[in-house]
Amino acid sequence: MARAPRQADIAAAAGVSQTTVSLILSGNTDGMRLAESTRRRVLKAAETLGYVPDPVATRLASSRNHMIGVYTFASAFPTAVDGFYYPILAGIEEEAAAQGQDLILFTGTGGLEARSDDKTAIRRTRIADGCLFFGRQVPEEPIDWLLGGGFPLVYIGRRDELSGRIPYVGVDYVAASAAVINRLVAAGHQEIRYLRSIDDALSSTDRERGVLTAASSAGLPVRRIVARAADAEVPALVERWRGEGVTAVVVEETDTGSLSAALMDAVRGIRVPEELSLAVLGQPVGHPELSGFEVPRRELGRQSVRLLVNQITSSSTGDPEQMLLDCIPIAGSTIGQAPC
Amino acid sequence: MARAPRQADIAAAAGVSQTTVSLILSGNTDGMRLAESTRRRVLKAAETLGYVPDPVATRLASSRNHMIGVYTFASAFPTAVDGFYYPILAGIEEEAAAQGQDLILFTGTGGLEARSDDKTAIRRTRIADGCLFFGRQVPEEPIDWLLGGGFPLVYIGRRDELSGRIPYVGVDYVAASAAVINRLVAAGHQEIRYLRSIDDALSSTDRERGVLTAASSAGLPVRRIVARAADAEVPALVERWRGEGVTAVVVEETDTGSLSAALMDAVRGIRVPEELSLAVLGQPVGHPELSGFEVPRRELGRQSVRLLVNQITSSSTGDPEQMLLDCIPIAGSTIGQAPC
DNA sequence: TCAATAAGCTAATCCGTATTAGCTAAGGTG
DNA sequence: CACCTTAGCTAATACGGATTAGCTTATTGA
Repeated sequence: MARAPRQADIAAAAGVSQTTVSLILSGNTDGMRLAESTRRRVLKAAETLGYVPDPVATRLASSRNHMIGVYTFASAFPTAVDGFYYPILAGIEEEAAAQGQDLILFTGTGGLEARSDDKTAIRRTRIADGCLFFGRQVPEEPIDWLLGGGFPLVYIGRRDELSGRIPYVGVDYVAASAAVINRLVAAGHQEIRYLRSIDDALSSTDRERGVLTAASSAGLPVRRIVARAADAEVPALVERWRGEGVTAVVVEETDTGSLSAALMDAVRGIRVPEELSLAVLGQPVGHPELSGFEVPRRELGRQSVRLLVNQITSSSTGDPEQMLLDCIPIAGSTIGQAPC
Repeated sequence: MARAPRQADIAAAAGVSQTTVSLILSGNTDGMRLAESTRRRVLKAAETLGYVPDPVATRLASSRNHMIGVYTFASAFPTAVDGFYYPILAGIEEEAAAQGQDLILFTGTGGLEARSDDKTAIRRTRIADGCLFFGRQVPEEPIDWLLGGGFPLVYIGRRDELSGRIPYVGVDYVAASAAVINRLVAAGHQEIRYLRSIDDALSSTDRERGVLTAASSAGLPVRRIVARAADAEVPALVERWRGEGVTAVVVEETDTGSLSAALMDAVRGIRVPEELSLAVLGQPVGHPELSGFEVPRRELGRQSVRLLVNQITSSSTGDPEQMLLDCIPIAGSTIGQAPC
């Protein structure tokens, strides 16, 4: 047998028209009445021939193929930071499977033409019913183009571009970070420092905002709290802070985890939390003892799929759906009472 | 909301036919001569309108869409064994990107209808230009159906079903396992035991074959070498072996890693390698000290994509391509000279 | 008995691109 | 001048399924 059977083949076998086959197989008896005997005859013929609908044709004709795209701007499986992205992907897959959707990973143009040619590359996502986007930058022009065309999409991570019209599922870093500061304040800490990355991603500025808000409403001197530093500068910074009477250090956890690792190196000789309290805005892999919070990555993947499928099926052109997920506080054992 | 421009729109704008637009945009001047002025006019109109070819229609018309499927009989991102599959997926993605192919993860039917309905589910893979398969069992009927239809596919892992007609990229467990035994023999070990899983996957029997071949050609008593055991039976087994004067234990590494973990637990009180040498046919994550070999997982992913793309582009209906990859020996520090 | 209904089905068309077959007009040949 | 090229383009159709607008028959109502 050369070709896969089509509806036309079933029609011929059952002695009906292709239209009838389509109606019966898609279950679309919307106003149409078909004899039970015909239905059975067609279904049997379909079974015998081993018919499977061609998803491409289905999509072309009906603009639905139960596939959702995942567009990643870089690699979908980054080796260096796999611990970070893997749970998100796992969550996406889990929910997609639950919703009966296949996944298309758009990685194709990464090697041959530069992915920088986003304008064209991104448009390929239209083969799917909708698409998840994933990555730090937002190439506004093509995203705007997709949105304008009514194409369902959801960003993973909070996005403020395009005047807030981008649907997303993000993480409430502001609240989670504020909670960490509040905990330190409750433990009596007054001299707190926050160590953040040099990079200006939204997830970084959100954490900073949470830190500053909580600090100022606790009446702490906000001026000196925040420090930006590269990994190499961390030891000297800690040294200085010790001299200034700092009793607690909070560090941002980034996707590579290098900053928190550098801090943990720098405090090696110091007793934690007796001499110095430590907290991480995030959770370094393999360090459950660190106080901080857990980013709900798996949930992030799951919810983004839900939101997307919602968009696809509801087809209401209403307001963009955006949602923030709460982090889970991690008590840990590196926050203690402030000394003296 | 304006609809995405089609070739017909360009045709109207440039005052030519849709055929001409298609010819010019696809660069398919195969035997066709078109005036340079027309070409420029059409290209300009396409640019102005922001035309992007519809991949769905392209695929429907031409049976090529630069997408390769990945069909995993279970979850593509299994949580329990992520260390095992992740590198393979990463390799697949890497090579797919390099080859300009997008990836379709077929996970869709996992939740709603049981994936056990493989016959139908597998056929969905035909939306892609070809598909990678991934998993222990081979559902022969649908795979045969795909092969018969000339659909390009590659299995990850050695497959002997369907009289060897299944293209695959596998791992040469036989040679790698034999090498481990040879190393033990060279270190003077005579009383060796091989602990394997109860399961009868090809990767298990291959390892056993390598062990037995090497043992018999080294003149070892082959009869008592192999032991099948569940995790819970391992401690008792090790106890008995110690009484029998066994000097080296080799254990199979499976995807869950539970058997090797059980063995490592059971030998906790024994000095390794002074009293007992240990080797693993594979490499447990986080245990670089264990002697054994590394399964080239990333390479497995990469090569499978190459083989598949080869099949897709060559279109020669010749013999199925099958290949075995070599493992990388890991010296480790758990093999020592045989005592006494 | 004639028209009005309704049940059961089909012809035709669309989705957007690729491809084949062929048409037209200009130029060259005998 | 009839005939052939050939360059340059187009009409028609395929791809496989969804959908709209009917078209037959039998059945019912008046």
